[in-house]
Amino acid sequence: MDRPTLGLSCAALARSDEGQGRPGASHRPLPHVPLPPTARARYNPRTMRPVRLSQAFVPTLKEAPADAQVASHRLLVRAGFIRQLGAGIYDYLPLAKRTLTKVEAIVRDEMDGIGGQEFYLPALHPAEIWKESGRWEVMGDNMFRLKDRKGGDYALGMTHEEIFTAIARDELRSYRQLPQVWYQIQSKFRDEPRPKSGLLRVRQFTMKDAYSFDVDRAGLDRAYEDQRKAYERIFTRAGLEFVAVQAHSGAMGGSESSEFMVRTEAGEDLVAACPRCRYAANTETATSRLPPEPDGPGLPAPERFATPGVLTIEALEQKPYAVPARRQLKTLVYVADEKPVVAVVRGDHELNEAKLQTATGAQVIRPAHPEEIPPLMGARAGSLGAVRFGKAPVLVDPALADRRDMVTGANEDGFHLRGVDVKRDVLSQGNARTADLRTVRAGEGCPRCDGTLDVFKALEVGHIFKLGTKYSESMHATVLDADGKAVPLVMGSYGIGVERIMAAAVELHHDENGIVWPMSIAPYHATVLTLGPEPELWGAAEKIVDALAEAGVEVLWDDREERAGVKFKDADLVGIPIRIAVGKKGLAEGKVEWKIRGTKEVELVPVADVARKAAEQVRAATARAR
RNA sequence: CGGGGAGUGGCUCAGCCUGGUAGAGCACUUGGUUCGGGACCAAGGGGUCGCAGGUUCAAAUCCUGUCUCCCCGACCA
Repeated sequence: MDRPTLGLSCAALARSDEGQGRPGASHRPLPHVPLPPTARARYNPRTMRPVRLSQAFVPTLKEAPADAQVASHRLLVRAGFIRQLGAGIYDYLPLAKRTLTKVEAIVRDEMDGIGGQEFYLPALHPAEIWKESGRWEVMGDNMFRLKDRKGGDYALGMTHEEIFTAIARDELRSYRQLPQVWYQIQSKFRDEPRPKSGLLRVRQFTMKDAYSFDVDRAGLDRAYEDQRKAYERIFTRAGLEFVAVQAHSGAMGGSESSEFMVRTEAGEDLVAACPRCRYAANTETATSRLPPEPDGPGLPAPERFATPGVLTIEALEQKPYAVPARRQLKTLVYVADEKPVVAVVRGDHELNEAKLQTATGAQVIRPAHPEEIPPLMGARAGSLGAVRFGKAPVLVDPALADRRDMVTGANEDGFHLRGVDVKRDVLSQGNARTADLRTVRAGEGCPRCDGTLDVFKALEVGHIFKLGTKYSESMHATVLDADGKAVPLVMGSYGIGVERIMAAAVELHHDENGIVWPMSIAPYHATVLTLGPEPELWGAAEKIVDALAEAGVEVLWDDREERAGVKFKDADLVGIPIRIAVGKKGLAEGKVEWKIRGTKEVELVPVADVARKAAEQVRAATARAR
């Protein structure tokens, strides 16, 4: 942490902005004062120079761009942090770069803290390495692909399991070299089907991706736990409130994963969480406790009955039939890796495709096209059922396992079956089994305690995976264990979206006037506003700015020839935590106005105390959470 | 990919239906008056109307194609 940068930083400080002074501003080189150790340790010294807003590139906007929907997008554009280059492609302007650099610094500090070693790998990948793991096909259209001048296939990296695994395979030989924790902070490219919401879903972004290599599961468990704790510290230090939830592994594969979620309406995931216990899971994997459904004795065998024109659950609930949705079986046909599969859930339940994918073990699933259904089922959608059905695997949601006297399609247009006993008529078939398929809903029982689940929208800012040997096996990355036997490396992978942390912080911390940055990732710690044209104001402001910089406070001086209102509005918009207003009334008493963004209180502080007070606040707010 | 919407000075938009000289507010430049919550007055600069083709004496406006962006549904940090 303690880098020998003192000489450099003082040289930077001593460089004056001569010739740019306002009327009355007397400019001279700053005295050679050492920085306080905390400030020196935590930040890049070049950021210690005070910056003059009149010379800085901070293009704020009075009006929000028409296409910005979510708060973070609107405010980051308006406050001069970002501009859009294309769909899901953004320019990061100087303010954003400062914030992103701070986020990265926190991430680095915590990764290094658990023994991580930083790499920097290419974003341009030869196709061969992706073909080796099998993901050249799996990634499909989500991967940007290109050809070189010789016609060779390349891809822009979406993630780096393959590349890191290749290094491990080529260089790691013995269990004695393990564990290894490797990471990098680098651009990722994903051809998202639909980029949206500003920075929340983009096609190029910066990811901290880390990978652990161990000889055995126990080692992986330790590495995973280290990462989980590091992630909690990272998000806490970045000023985010978050929940760690059980998650779906998706194309990453592996046995277990946790997502780090920030609760916000701008998020696109749904999290089910129990307020009573610690249970929290993405609805892609969440389960719930349902009240038992009392069923009658039913019929000795399913009975066919005519239902002309009835094609939906709702229609069957109507008068002549009056079958409640919870007594119906909903039968859906999917195609999993090009093979048909039949999924059955309760009529009033919703199939979860992520769960279906997990249950089938398929790489890609999709609903069957309407024309694919009749040849397989013998009927069109609306009359489907899985009773005595032998042509494809049948997956039945456990909520149905003990049900009797149910109604389902007869696989004949215009007919349904009643008196269906799921165990007797569906699960008895060799091709049928139960699998968790349904999406949980708010208000259902917690699977771990007798609490009630809450379901809310959330934004994923990090995701950690226990990969196991998926990549090391496909890419033959082995080491010799203590018995001299070749064993595949046991891997984990751990990702954080850097820009998403910035955007999530804005979603969480803003008001009607603008952003309210957490001190730890604010582009500057303090901003000094000079209110009025009087030369004595400029002289005093400059002294304050210099004193702040010398105390290790990153300060942005609004020295523009603008009216007070403009400066206040911009200060609120940009959201720098400490606002120091230098006006002639206060100055007459030797005081300036001190205000913390996001609070109402305005305090008068003697000029002589400003730098010390600010430095203390910065230190307190950016202290490492241990 | 399916469905919906939008492309007009840097930004937010009007004009298009009913073809005929391209507009407003903000921003910018200069001068002046102001100066504690997005000032005022005056004078200016700035637009291939997304692109291509077509219809017409004449196209921002009508027609065809195309590109781009945004929003809603299937993916992910």
